[in-house]
Amino acid sequence: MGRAPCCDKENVKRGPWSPDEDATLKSYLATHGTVGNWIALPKKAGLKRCGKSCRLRWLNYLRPDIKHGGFTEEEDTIICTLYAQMGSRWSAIASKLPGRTDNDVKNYWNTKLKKKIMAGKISLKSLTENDNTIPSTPSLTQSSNTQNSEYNFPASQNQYSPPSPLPIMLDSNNFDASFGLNNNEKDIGFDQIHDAVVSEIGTSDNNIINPTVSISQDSSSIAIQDQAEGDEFVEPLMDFGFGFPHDDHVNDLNCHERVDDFASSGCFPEWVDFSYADIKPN
DNA sequence: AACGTACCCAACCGCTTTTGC
DNA sequence: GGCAAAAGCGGTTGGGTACGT
Repeated sequence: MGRAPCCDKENVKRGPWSPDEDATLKSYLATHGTVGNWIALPKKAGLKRCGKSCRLRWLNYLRPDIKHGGFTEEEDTIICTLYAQMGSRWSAIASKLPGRTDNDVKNYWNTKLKKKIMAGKISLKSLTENDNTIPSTPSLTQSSNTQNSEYNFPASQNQYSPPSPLPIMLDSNNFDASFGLNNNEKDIGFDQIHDAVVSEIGTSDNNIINPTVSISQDSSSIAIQDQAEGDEFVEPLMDFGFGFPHDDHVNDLNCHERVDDFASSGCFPEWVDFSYADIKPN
């Protein structure tokens, strides 16, 4: 038995809001404010809508401070940078963009921004070098002691633990950081990134002794395992999100499994998390 | 002009988190 | 601390529109 529905679905209107409904909701909220019970609001306001629907309509569309229209390049930058750090925490990202809603940002990312990045029009490398464009607020402050400007979240936002520090490739050896795609060759080659010795994989290089590198098909990731002193220290190295491309080719991307190089050299690339880029096989 | 496809975005769904008792 | 209700959130869906054939 599931949870009780939030409203009587038989007797509520669904679908697009009419101008009259908008006006009714706006008028009610102008008089009574948004403080109170959204579930009870429709009845009080005389709307045949679910409370959740009213809330969503207000938050995503009717609020007076909502910014409608296209996103600016600066907003693109902020979204990309924060997405690289937090993943799809749209609400947190939207909070950095005055007038934008989580739904707006999410839709914009899914329909346009992702494609811009894939087309190489936006490089996360340059973004991470210039991410001081992100306004700082008490809830999301820029740390001054890290190269990659991590952000510190209040406890209430800490349920998501992003891979520490950034899931972004920062190597400069001919490797475009726009989600690890070399613009010319569209080639993801581990051999391109092995020089990016990591001091940031949660530990220093010296702490990793006799590591082994494994490819997990289940978790769609590569992990390094520190076998020193019998520790079961496993550090994720790469996470493809959609499954490791064992067949070498995914969407025209050429993926090599040259992980042995890492194991023998004892150095590891920084985090590269393709699940954020959502490069999925069709 | 008609049809098919791709794209955009508002709205919905259902799970998680927060709040109040 | 435990529970239920409300609010928050992110993923998904579906209708409208633009574009290509």
